[in-house]
Amino acid sequence: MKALTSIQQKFILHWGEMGTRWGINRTVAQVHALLYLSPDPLPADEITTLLGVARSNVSTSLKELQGWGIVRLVHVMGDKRDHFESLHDVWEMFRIILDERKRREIDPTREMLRATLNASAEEGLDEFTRMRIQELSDFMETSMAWYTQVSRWPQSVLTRFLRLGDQVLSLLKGGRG
Amino acid sequence: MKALTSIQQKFILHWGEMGTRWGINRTVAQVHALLYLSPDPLPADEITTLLGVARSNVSTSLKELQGWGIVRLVHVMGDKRDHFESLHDVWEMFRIILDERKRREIDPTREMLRATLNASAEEGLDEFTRMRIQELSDFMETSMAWYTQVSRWPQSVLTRFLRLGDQVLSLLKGGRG
DNA sequence: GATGAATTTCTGTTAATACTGAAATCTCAG
DNA sequence: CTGAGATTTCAGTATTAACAGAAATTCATC
Repeated sequence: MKALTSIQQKFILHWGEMGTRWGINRTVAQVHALLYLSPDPLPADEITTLLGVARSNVSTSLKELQGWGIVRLVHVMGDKRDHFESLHDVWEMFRIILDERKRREIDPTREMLRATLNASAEEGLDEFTRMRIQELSDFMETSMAWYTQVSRWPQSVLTRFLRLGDQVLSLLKGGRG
Repeated sequence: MKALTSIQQKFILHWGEMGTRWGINRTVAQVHALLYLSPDPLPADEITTLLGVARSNVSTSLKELQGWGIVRLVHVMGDKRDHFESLHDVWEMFRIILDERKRREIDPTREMLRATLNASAEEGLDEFTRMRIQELSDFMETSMAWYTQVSRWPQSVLTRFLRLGDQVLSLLKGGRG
């Protein structure tokens, strides 16, 4: 891959900025953006050059992205260096990201809420607080149960479903009588 | 409101931690958690005491939360100080948060992607990059169009819908013939 | 198993963000 | 108007997270 075009640079910078707003390291997001745009797997050195950050920083970011499961290590014929490529399927990519954030952040929160509600007897949990936590817990359980099911739908089904939007309501009414 | 129980403290700390992971200031999230748990509106001074942070920090956080639209200023009879209360309806609260994040972060990104695709003629946008950006753009347009519609549904409709989960698929098939 | 390239880990530095306390401003009763 | 309480702004400080460069390790080849 040769030097980045201004459009590619703009995209990568924006993506990095977006990352920081959602609690993702800027460089990690930039590396991901670069690999997403790259037609071929890139070696770490090239990422270093293209983004202008330290080699070690790239190494850490790649580890992080592999941990998320949206970047993987591949080998290229005649080159003994590790190369890296991003998923290119956007739907799959976001599904994985959502799954991971659910697993890392939301599930532990749900667990905490559940534990709190259970401990209500022993520890002093007043009625008002219990109510608030109960409602938060219900919200999370309901939405996550839904997400877990929907995230398993094949992409074609999902897109067709999303495109229905409001229409789904009337179809549901019709479908039931 | 008297001193926080250990359960309340735990919840507030967890919520603050959760905030940082999603790009929200820890104190802002803590103030929000505290007000969410509070049966009555609280004056800034009391928040300061309960959370053990600087008065000015609370002031800034309250401004931020009001900007998001999930906390509002109210007055209490016989007390000239400003008091603050959080929304207590969880569904409404998350709807507002999602709306805001969409408005602040996702919409500008969509705009950027659209602009890039339009500029493809003038600036040098190679076919591969165009494809990648097109797919990202499509993903965002589809999912945001869906969200915009669904977020307007009354809560009762939304919860009933979510609880269907997978069932919605068979109902849709049935409904159409 | 020695050699050199590639990669990762680690530590100190830098940059960004959050926070405090003081000062300034606002508000309103008297 | 005046003054006390309440609130916000702001400049400096502290904390945290990100990063670079050096050192250590791994890996493949001979």
